[in-house]
Amino acid sequence: MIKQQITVKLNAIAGKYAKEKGLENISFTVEIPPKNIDADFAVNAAMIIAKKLKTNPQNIAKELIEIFLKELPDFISKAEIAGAGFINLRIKDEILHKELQAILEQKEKYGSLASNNKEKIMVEFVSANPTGPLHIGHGRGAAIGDSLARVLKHLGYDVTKEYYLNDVGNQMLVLADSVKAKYLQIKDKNAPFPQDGYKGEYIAEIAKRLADKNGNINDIDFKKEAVKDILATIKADLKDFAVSFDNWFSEGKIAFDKDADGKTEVDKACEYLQNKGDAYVCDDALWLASTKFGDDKDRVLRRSDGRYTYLASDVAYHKNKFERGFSKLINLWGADHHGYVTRINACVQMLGFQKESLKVILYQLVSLIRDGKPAAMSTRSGEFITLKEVVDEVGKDACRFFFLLRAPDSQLEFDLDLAKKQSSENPVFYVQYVNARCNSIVKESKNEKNLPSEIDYGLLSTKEERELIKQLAAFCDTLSLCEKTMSPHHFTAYLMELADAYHKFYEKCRVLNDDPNLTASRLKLIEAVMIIIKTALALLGVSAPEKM
RNA sequence: GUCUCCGUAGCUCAACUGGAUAGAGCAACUGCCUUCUAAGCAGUAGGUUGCGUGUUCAACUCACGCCGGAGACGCCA
Repeated sequence: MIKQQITVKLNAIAGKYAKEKGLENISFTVEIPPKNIDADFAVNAAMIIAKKLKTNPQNIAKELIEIFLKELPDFISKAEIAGAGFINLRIKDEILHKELQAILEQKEKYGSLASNNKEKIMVEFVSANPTGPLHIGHGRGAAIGDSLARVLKHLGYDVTKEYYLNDVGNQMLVLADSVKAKYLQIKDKNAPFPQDGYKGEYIAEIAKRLADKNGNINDIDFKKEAVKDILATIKADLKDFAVSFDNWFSEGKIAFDKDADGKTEVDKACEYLQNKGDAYVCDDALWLASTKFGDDKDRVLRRSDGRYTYLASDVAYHKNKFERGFSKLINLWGADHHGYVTRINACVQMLGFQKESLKVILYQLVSLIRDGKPAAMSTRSGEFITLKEVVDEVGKDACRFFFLLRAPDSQLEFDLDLAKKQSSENPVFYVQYVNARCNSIVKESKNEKNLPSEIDYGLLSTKEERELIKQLAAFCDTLSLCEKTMSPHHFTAYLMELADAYHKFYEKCRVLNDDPNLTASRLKLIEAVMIIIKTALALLGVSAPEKM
């Protein structure tokens, strides 16, 4: 929280200064200087003001430094000009120690903002068709969506995680036919199999389960049975990946369930758009006038034969989400859906909501490499690599960390051979090792006697200790960065930096030492490290083992 | 053809959304375990940030144009 605090303070002071010079409404940024520079924070105020006044930043900086030191004597211990006109600041140790105590008091709540809790946010992700097990690409969406939801929840928002179940439509019929064909093949090897049917191993397994029951084929609802089995598999795989959902929303609910007038939600959504003039009939089909909102052509909602398209369901589904009181919708889609973004944005605006209330996060697809060659990943071919397979092989923690190491819009090359042998060289262990080392010290400290109950935080003053505390406080900056960019991946980088600061501290500063006062205060620092490591790892869905 | 994303160290990726000498992990090399876990630390080496032009005090970041890679554009789901 330190950076936010100082940003506000410096902006107020420099803003007042700028106003006296006749400049209104300008804001300054506070940054963390490069590692080789001995300062805690840097402000660009002098450069901004000097530019507007067309004068030398050095003179402005000199004046600002004087004002900063005078106005914030409890905060700043040193301020100097550097580089092109940055003002580098060193903050007082007391500020760091206060922040450390805040972490120790607030524990895993550190960084939470109660002021956010009125806003209801929905994160919809995975939403894979129940036609087969989740593959590795779904895993990426699952990791990003789940962690983003955890981050937003930590920030205090009222977050709901939802899985949209496309259990309606042609692919469900294909699924049912595929299982039925396999079922028949059990008795007659030469029974025909649909050309575009699903060929995965799991289809045969479902068929076998049904055949084992020895029932009458006419009594079997193949679609229902297949979806039931596949869904159970999906849920189990997600559970093993530490992903859970608050709600599973069935497309059938909006496509089939009828109200008193015999209308489905899809019917009503389309009528609503048609009455508003945002949908029209042409060639017997119902079209969405999405060109009004930037789409390059209008899209079909209802085909000339009366069947709705996928888009119609989506309109109704998003309408339904808003009607449930969510003020912000976040959708995680694979990049192959990007053509859909414009039209769904158009829908949101036609439904009368702000464009900003829907945020579609596209994550680039995962390309699999095996034996140095690209591996196919088709649900149809049955040759795809499942999420389960990879999780079983490399472990949940490494797998999630790996997916969250990169920004969503960066393509991810997943080398199966590398991932499978990654075990000890994976960065996740570097981070988890911090917690293990801390635990070990805490355990050992139980033998220490004569530790004072009064803690003197002022004893934490070495370079390593300062860096470590600063890194702990940067937890808050990382949270807000994730919120601003709508991506949780910054936490992996944050954790690696924190681990780095910790391991350096560990080498230089012995916790259990001859001085009881110093030992006691360092134990407090360790306690704070464990709080932050555990909390940050939890945001990524990664565990923090006590022993390694 | 139109659109989206990507191009940064040998490999996989960061870079706090325009800031200072572009950083991590892995791989390579050199040191460090009689004291809290060596899954660690210290150090060496590795770069014209795909190419070019422009905007700016300042560009990996923004704009435009090329080159290369991935993907999307159906009355499919």
